[in-house]
Amino acid sequence: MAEIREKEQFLAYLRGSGHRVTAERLALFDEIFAQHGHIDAEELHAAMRSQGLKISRATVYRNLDLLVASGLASKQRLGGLSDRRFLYEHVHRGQRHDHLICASCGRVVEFVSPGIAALQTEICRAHGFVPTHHTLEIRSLCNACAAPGESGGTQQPSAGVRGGGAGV
Amino acid sequence: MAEIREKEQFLAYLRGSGHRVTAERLALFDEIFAQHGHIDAEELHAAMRSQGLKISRATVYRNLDLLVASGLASKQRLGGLSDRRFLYEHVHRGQRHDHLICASCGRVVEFVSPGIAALQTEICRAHGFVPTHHTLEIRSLCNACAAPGESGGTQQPSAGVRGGGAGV
DNA sequence: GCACGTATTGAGACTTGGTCGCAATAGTAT
DNA sequence: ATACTATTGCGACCAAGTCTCAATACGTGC
Repeated sequence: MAEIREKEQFLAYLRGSGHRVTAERLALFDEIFAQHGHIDAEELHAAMRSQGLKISRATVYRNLDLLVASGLASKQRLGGLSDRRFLYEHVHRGQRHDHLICASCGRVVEFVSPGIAALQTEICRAHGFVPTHHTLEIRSLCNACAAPGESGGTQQPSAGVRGGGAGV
Repeated sequence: MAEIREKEQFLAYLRGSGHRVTAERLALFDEIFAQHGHIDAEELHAAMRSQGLKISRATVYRNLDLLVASGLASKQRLGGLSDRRFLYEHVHRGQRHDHLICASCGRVVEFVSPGIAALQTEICRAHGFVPTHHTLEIRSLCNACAAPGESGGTQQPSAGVRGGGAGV
């Protein structure tokens, strides 16, 4: 389990900010780190309950925000069709990536691009923004959805697809 | 009125796709082209009613989607605090820009960056996406919100701020 | 270890943003 | 002008997330 460091970071965050360490918070932490791709609050709640854990919907929502504030999770609406709900994702310290989202089927590919990162910084500076941790997302069409003849078009969003990250 | 061309384009789109040209559609077109920055459906509806126009909420929502489909408006959730609602913006053909959004106060700055545009295309190609009209947004912190001492922090989102677009 | 004060939880009501169903209305082709 | 059917308006509905408030449980001080 590589997330031991992260759990310590979470505990430190809680204590440092005067929050209590509750069973629910720890369970939520465990769950989000057990999950692979992006997951929404409702699914997270369902997953926890199906494991027999007793935790309420409201608590999941509340603590998810706390997890985000601690820097251990990210919260985003990923364009496409699936942007009704916020999606959460655990963050291994500093290891941030950006998202490429199919505007039609909602497929999400993660990528890291030093080139874009550098330009982001420049753009921020040029417009009076402070270059801190950005979030960048590109919405476009995946090949499947762009192909006209194909059964193409709107498919089921399949979150969590990882793109090897050809360092463009 | 520079949007005459656009209106023709809209009419052509409607006719070409078997849609009817209704008073409501034209009024909505006029309204969104009269507006400057980003505006949400609810505000648009209110603006129209306050001008004495009779149009229903549902019709605004329905036709806004049509306007987007015609390519004459864009629909996005702009990160920050204001991403509860979709924001719409009229598009002068091809003149697309990207957004820099303050994650704290929701301030939006528009920018155009050929460099980023080129990288977007590369990244799309590298990951099996078709480089069509992307949408790219960078969420960060504006100077005001990043300044610690200041009255800083969460301010009222002020949509529609235009950034001169230093071609980075 | 125990008691006490307060943050947190759970349950459900509520809010908000957006969609749907259906009868009435109004484009458009003939 | 007529008829055919898309569109409108209305209110009901739905989904995601937040709020309220009594009950619970952290964790500090003893």
